[in-house]
Amino acid sequence: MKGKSANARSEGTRARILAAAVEAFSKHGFDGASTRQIAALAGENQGLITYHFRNKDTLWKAAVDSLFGGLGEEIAVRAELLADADVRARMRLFIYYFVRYAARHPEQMRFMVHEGNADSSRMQWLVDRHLRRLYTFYSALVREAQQAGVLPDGPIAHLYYILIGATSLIFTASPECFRLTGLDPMGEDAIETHAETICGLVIR
Amino acid sequence: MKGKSANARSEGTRARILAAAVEAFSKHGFDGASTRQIAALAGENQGLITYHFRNKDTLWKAAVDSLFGGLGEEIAVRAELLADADVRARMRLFIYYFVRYAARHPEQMRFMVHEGNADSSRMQWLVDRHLRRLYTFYSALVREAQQAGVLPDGPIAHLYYILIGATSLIFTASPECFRLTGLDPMGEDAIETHAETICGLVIR
DNA sequence: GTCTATATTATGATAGAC
DNA sequence: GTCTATCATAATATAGAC
Repeated sequence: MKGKSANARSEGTRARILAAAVEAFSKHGFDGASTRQIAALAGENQGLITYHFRNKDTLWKAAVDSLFGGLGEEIAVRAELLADADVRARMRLFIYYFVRYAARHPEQMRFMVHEGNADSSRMQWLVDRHLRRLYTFYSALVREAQQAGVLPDGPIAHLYYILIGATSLIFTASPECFRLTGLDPMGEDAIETHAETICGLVIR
Repeated sequence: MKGKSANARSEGTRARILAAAVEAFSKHGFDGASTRQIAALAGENQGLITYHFRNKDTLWKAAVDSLFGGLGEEIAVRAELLADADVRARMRLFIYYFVRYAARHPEQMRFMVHEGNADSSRMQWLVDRHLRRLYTFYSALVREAQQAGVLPDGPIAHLYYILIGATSLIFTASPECFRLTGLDPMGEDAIETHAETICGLVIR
């Protein structure tokens, strides 16, 4: 048994390391991020990473769990709440929700792009553990929306990547966006505008 | 003066190193890619990187030039050729062209995501040297299309990132796409389908 | 649980032979 | 132009004191 205060302190360091890992891995990818850098960012000792997460690979998986876990859960919750609404309203809210999530977690797409380019074990793990659930939920909703004439016909897989890409890139590359266009996409107004623009394009 | 055959051989090694650098930097980012790895991928000696490109930073810029340079040039050429066509046709062709380019050069978006997340000097260099020109051309076309009622109204900057994201992600994460959906987005049919799906969404 | 010290390997860059 | 050898530094991971 662990002592209560030691346990609390331990949870704190673990959480700080995890948050730093999400930031570092998303910015620099698995190879580019170093455990030293992560420890420094977390304000903790490097040795503690080994203690709490065993090695770099396990730390990466824990970081992905903390980032994508919330998305999967919240989507399940929202699906419950909205079960009664009509398809158009649900589709609209799904997009709005997804845009807001992408804005709050721009790291998400970075993980996909970092890992999605090679048939690596990390990519397969990410797909099987987190993306599959999202895609299944999304597919059912889109199919229903298409049958109701709310979304234009088109292959589901293509629409999925169109939607994720359209939703996320502006936030994932937000400093680039600001330098290129003068728009800061992280502002509240910009986030709403982005969601509204996408809805205007895809929902009939 | 350099000897003719030595020069030709030199150009060959330079080109092979450059191609390997594009692949490695896009896969692993600037930090994650190593010069040793790039040399091995090119089938050349590590020392030759220093000889031909001085250091890692210069090699990265040369890699970006070779990747984005073609896009800027070809867009300028196409703009000439299509000057007479009506807006709808030009917009349509622009999207088709962009989708095909993204499919052939999925590395492009990886560079944006790798570098676009921080206000780094590399990101600024990429924007000022390559992205600005593309954005200017795109802005003029979209504004014209909106005035003609071909594109729905909406803020240009948002539409830009929606379009780039929608266009590129499926190819940039193609192994992920295949594992998740069973669709190989790199096939000829899939590329055309992707372009057609996007046109169906944005063009009125 | 936390921290310091260190073994081992990999990195970017350079010097110099050919 | 090409290649080998090497320097200085930074990386992951481990061992062990506290």
